[in-house]
Amino acid sequence: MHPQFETYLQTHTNLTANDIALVSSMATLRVLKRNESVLDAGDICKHKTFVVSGLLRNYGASADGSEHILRFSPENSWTLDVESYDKQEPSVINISAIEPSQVLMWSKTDFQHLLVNVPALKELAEQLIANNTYYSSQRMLTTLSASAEERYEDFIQRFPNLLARLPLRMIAAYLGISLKTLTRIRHAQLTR
Amino acid sequence: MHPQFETYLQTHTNLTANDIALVSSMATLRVLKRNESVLDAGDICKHKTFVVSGLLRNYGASADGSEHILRFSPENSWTLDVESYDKQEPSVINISAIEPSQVLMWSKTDFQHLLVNVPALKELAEQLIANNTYYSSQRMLTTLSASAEERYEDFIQRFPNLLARLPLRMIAAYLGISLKTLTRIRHAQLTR
DNA sequence: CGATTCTTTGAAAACAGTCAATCTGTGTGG
DNA sequence: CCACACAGATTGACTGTTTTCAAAGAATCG
Repeated sequence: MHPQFETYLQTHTNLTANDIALVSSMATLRVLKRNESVLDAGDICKHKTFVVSGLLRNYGASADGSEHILRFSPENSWTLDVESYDKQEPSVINISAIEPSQVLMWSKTDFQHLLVNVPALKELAEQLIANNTYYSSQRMLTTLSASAEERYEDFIQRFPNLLARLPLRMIAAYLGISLKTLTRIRHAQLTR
Repeated sequence: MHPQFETYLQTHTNLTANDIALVSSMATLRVLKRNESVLDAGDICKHKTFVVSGLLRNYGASADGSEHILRFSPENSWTLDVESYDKQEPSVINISAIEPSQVLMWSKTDFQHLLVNVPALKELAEQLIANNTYYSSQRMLTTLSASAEERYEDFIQRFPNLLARLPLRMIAAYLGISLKTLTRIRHAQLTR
């Protein structure tokens, strides 16, 4: 049905072939153009989303139009706004495609049924939550303790594969620095 | 056995009196002096900890001796280093008492048994994880998008009760600014 | 190819950090 | 009960970093 996603489940979980088919069968494929959004601030996050191909970002937009990026979601990762999804309240963030992308989406009720009926899926969900918790904490500590340049270094260590796919202004929006500062850091590194 | 903790469970969960007694009976009380630590960087986090009274902080220490605070844990809250606890790997952070405190501790194996035997406790644990996730995301967005002064305002809105109990240098270490900058902000506010 | 987005750069201004000295309040031991 | 020590907070002068604004050049999308 959705071969890339089924391969992902095969390699990342213990789901049986039957379960994989079941989970996969409940998904809806959506094709996204560059800059197309799957969630706008103010709307309620109604789906779990798996990125089959492409690249998405979660970001908050300030009144002055500036963006602040919470996470990037490349192929083979999941995305949503957890708080809005859990509580079914309006989101404060946006999710949209950086590259043309394909995503699979499950409604909350469908996914809840799957979690109940497929225990190994629940395990995967818990693992993803845990990884997110670990990374949030690490990122917060890095943000508090490291200089702009150190954070940039950390970023390219951690996401080497994203580097070439992202406009620099988005890296800056993720690191919490201005584009100017990022340019300066990169220039400084060339001279070493 | 531990009346404050039992009251906490009564008001925050659906646990039966029996379950409350069971959970409470597995806890060890520890009395902490000011600055005494319950976890040092490099050690493995072996316990879940509930703060009965007092105030603790989770922080990372840099090579130059500066501190960066990830969270404060006042009475009636839980604390640990999740990643170290889950994986039983050395922690990169420290947890120690800001005020003289009393904490209850459960070993990981004991607590895992409780989670299996007391479903309502598992629900509580999941709720705490979810709340932590929501807050981490909000804090990250605030850190990326707000000025030092706005973050300070946000802090006093969110933790009005902690304000008087914390040295300013710790508020600065939480906000990611220098003590000097915090002093400036507070001075600026007086003149309004 | 044309239009849009992205990146770099410079100059000036705003902001935050360091260092060192001073001041304040708290509390402990003699 | 006092005095001293100590941790915390403030201040000034200075330095360093980051942002803002504007302009121009480069790259990329459709």
